[in-house]
Amino acid sequence: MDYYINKLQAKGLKITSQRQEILRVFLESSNHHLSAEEVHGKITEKYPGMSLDTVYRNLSLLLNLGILTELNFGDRKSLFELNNTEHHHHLICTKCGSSQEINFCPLKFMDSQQVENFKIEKHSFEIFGICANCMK
Amino acid sequence: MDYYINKLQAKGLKITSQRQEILRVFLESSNHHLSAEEVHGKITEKYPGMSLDTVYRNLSLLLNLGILTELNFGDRKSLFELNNTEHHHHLICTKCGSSQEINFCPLKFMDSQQVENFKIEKHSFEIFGICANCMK
DNA sequence: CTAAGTGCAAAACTTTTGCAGGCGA
DNA sequence: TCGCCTGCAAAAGTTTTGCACTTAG
Repeated sequence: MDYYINKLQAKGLKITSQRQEILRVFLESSNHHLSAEEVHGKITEKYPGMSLDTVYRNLSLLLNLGILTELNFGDRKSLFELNNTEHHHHLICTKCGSSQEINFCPLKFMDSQQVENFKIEKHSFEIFGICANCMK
Repeated sequence: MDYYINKLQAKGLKITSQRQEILRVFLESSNHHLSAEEVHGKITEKYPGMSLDTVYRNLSLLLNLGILTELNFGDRKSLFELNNTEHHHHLICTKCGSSQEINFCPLKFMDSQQVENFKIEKHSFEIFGICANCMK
């Protein structure tokens, strides 16, 4: 937590209680990736009164600082996760919505030819299907 | 065109002028992937009067029939393309929005171990960055 | 003729923005 | 104190839905 607070302070940003709550949620959540709505829900459970707008504004801010990463599973809502884990991708169950991390990254297997004259900034790789639980 | 019309008829679906227009747009468009809004725009250019709702309903239908494929570039709007090209992925320019197709597919390089006990249905792999044109 | 399909309007859902007041440093 | 932040409310953008009318087969 202190690490992130320092990062904010280093940029001259204020440590508001709302920002601390958002960081707390990510640090404490067993679920790695959360939507804005979920972050907001987990906070208002304990401390009603925080607005969803503030969650959005701060998720954006933490994203720009590199503290969070944005994911997109194609259901047109963004998911966010703490950028403190090893680079990974996901297996997403289309039945129950759960997801597992996988360490395989396609970029390692691509010829540089394939992406000649293109400066890669980021990439997404997600696999959708039925998880072990739902197959039973 | 006839191929797709047969596919609709085989399911007892009606061949409305709206459906034919949508198929025409995909067959004639130099741009491979189009949003609902773009499809609608291209049609009303020529034949005003078609509603966007109908475009959405029919894109869904063509998707379920396997005639179209859905793409998601993370800007929370869906793109659609005809499912008649070889399987591919994309390089998407974050500056100008253009995209190129690449034939590399990560699934071919994954160990089956990585996805044990998971029934793959589909996957997404998109690379974002700066294209040759925008780098000049 | 009749079920399937369409247009209209309204709503749902996620995300963004303007503004006035509040609070951290 | 001062400027960054927040909450409220409203709006924006994409997609979905209810309903009555139209149309393909």
